[in-house]
Amino acid sequence: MTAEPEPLNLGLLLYIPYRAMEARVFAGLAEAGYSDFTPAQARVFQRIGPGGSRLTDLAEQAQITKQSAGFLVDQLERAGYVERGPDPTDARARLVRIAPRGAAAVPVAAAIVADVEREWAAHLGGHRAAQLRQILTRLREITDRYR
Amino acid sequence: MTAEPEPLNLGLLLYIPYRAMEARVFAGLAEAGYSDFTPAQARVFQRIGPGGSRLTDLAEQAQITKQSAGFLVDQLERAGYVERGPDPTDARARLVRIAPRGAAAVPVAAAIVADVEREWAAHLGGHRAAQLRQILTRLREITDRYR
DNA sequence: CCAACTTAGTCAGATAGTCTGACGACCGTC
DNA sequence: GACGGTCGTCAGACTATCTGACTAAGTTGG
Repeated sequence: MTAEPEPLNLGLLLYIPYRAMEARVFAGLAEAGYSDFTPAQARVFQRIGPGGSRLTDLAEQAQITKQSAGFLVDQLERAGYVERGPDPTDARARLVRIAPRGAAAVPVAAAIVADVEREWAAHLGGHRAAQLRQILTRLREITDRYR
Repeated sequence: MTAEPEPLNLGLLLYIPYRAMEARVFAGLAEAGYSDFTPAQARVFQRIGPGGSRLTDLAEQAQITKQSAGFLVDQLERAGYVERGPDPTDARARLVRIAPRGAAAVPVAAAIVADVEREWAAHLGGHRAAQLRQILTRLREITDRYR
């Protein structure tokens, strides 16, 4: 770090486009009326399974504490993106499910992601864009603890 | 995610290895005695130029406000990683420079980054690792506002 | 069948990192 | 030499996160 002009470290090289993608998605969501949505909330929201998920599972997958997850789910619930219900299989647990307003936001975000990926492919060329995805998928095998 | 099994979005695919790299670097720095060093501080520290940098420049490059940058530089200064001095060319400004303890941490971090990159190259193969760097460097052209 | 352990979630309190807005000091220009 | 812009700080607020202690409910072994 600190000043080499050219051989930038790979961590930073990964971070720069990630940030750009994130910024685009949140800007687009805000424009579409979903402005009360923060990156931290999104990291939890993304992990909610089709039939709902338990708070503890969400916390583990997002690598945050139960307390943090509970706090973020509170906010998402207040904003109408998710709802909580009882878990029929375990009276201690409650299931966090995506609410209608949350479900409506998903395709909006997906469309923005697709747009950005198209832009990147246009700059890199389709071949390199595909290589990038393929290499990152392999890299994930040794860098992702969850799934 | 929300449920697609395979075509994970590129943003997340970039984020996963970035996080892994970051975690490794901070774990290694802590082990080497640099435990009072946070990711947010690092994002500012990385941008300090060889002859020192102005707070305003650091804030802009790191995409945070001057206030946040000032706060983080305060912490870095207290921990002995950086020092502040006057800017001879502008009496309003002060230059943030890397202090000896900060300079000592740089090669430690660089060595960890190099280790992780070697591991990644071993998993991907040297050819793909080189392609990854090359593609990300091109991608940076359209995703990095600063430099 | 109940005591002991485990698991799900909450509450209270603390810390880090960030923001907006207001401000004083200083710069360069006209 | 007064004025508009820049450099950095202060005050106050908010978001996101943590640790530790707690309640309630399920699980298991004697």
